Amino acid sequence: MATILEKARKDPTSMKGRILAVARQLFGQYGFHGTTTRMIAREVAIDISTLHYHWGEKGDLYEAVVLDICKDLGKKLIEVEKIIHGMPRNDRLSISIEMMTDYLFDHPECSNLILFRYFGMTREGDGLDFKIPEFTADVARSMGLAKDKRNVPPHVRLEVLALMNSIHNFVSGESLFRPMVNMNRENYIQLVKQTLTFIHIPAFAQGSDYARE
Amino acid sequence: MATILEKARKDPTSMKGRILAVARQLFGQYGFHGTTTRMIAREVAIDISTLHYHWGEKGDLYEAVVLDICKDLGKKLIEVEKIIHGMPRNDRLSISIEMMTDYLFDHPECSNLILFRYFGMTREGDGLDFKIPEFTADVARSMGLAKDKRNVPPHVRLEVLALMNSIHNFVSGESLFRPMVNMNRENYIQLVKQTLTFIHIPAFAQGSDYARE
DNA sequence: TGCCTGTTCCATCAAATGATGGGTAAATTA
DNA sequence: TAATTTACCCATCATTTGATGGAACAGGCA
Repeated sequence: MATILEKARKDPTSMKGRILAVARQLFGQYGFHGTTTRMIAREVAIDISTLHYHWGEKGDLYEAVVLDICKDLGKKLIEVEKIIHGMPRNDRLSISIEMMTDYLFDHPECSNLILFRYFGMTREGDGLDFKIPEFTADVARSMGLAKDKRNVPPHVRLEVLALMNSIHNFVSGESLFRPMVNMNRENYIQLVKQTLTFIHIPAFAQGSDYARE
Repeated sequence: MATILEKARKDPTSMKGRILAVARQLFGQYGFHGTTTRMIAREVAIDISTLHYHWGEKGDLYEAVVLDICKDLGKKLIEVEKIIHGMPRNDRLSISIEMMTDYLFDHPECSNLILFRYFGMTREGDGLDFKIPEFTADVARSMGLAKDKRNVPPHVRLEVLALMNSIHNFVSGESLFRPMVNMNRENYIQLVKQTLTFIHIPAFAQGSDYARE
């Protein structure tokens, strides 16, 4: 089962993979209730029953999409961690911001879907609230803000959340925020990185002092 | 027309006001497509046709809710501005954070709905994308980060957005983030305020130097 | 060739959803 | 009091939506 899903995930030319890719986009744009199975099928140019044949019911497809995105995000975080490993703290931070921001602007449906899950609810209640991995502790450790991921102080957790959510916000809200600063995409992305660095580096640098008490 | 709406908005005992209040909650929790007119009617304990009688079609009610919330938010911002007027910059900032955070934790549907509008889309496209007021420039000016609201530098706009969105994130994501730090509501709110202050005060203080160039 | 398996579409269903017309009773006005 | 307006509910409609059964079709394999 894991192998089949893995294969479909990797192969964007297979029908299953194509459906998943389109579902990512649409669920990201319109949310769970805002996306209909017919919208997805139409976009893939297949019949609805074909969609059900591959992925089962709507909630299952949605779950697959969310887990798919979490997996991508987890891999990206590991990739970033390998690169920044051993660097001074400020470099670790700014490079992490730079890389994650670039990645998410390339895959905005990730930010969209994560924000949807964070701040929205589904009518089905807990039916769709399957467990999704939680990264804050890992991020905190890889930033050197905690010795091990078991023991991360609360204020550090919130700081990491603030940073990660800020990235998601700027990525996901580009269509609203970019007109506010009247920039093209490239410059907007650049300014977002600068702003995030500008805001969070001093905070974390300052935090490194009193976090040791 | 404006007077009627105004009256309904103020009077939470009138049928129109009760519907609006419930619609705020539900649209905030489930978003536009996730909320059905029947859910709202059931919660108010009235018939669906009564709802249509008072507010017209679903999109109209949603628009009324969003405008209602923006109005509340605008009033709150003005109230805050009056209090912090003339204070030193750091006090202005920390008091603003404190007051807005308290207010939004008391009215989480505001944060919910704003995030929904920022990061989600509606199938009806531009039909529901009516104009909503934009506060970043006003906030920037009242913080003393810009001389007038006509001329706010782009990086300041993004900093203000980052701060405001961060508050919304922590309010709206309480059900997910609070368990991460394992706190009761009161302590969580306190920690959120500390964290936001801790992150943004140094940034803005630093910004005051090079923003003058 | 004939059979099986996997993949796709067509036709269709039941439930949910947004919306409306008409009736009714209370409140308001003349 | 009679007429009119306001506020509300019941019954119902048309459309959308999630979902399924069964037929068609292609490719591998005996």
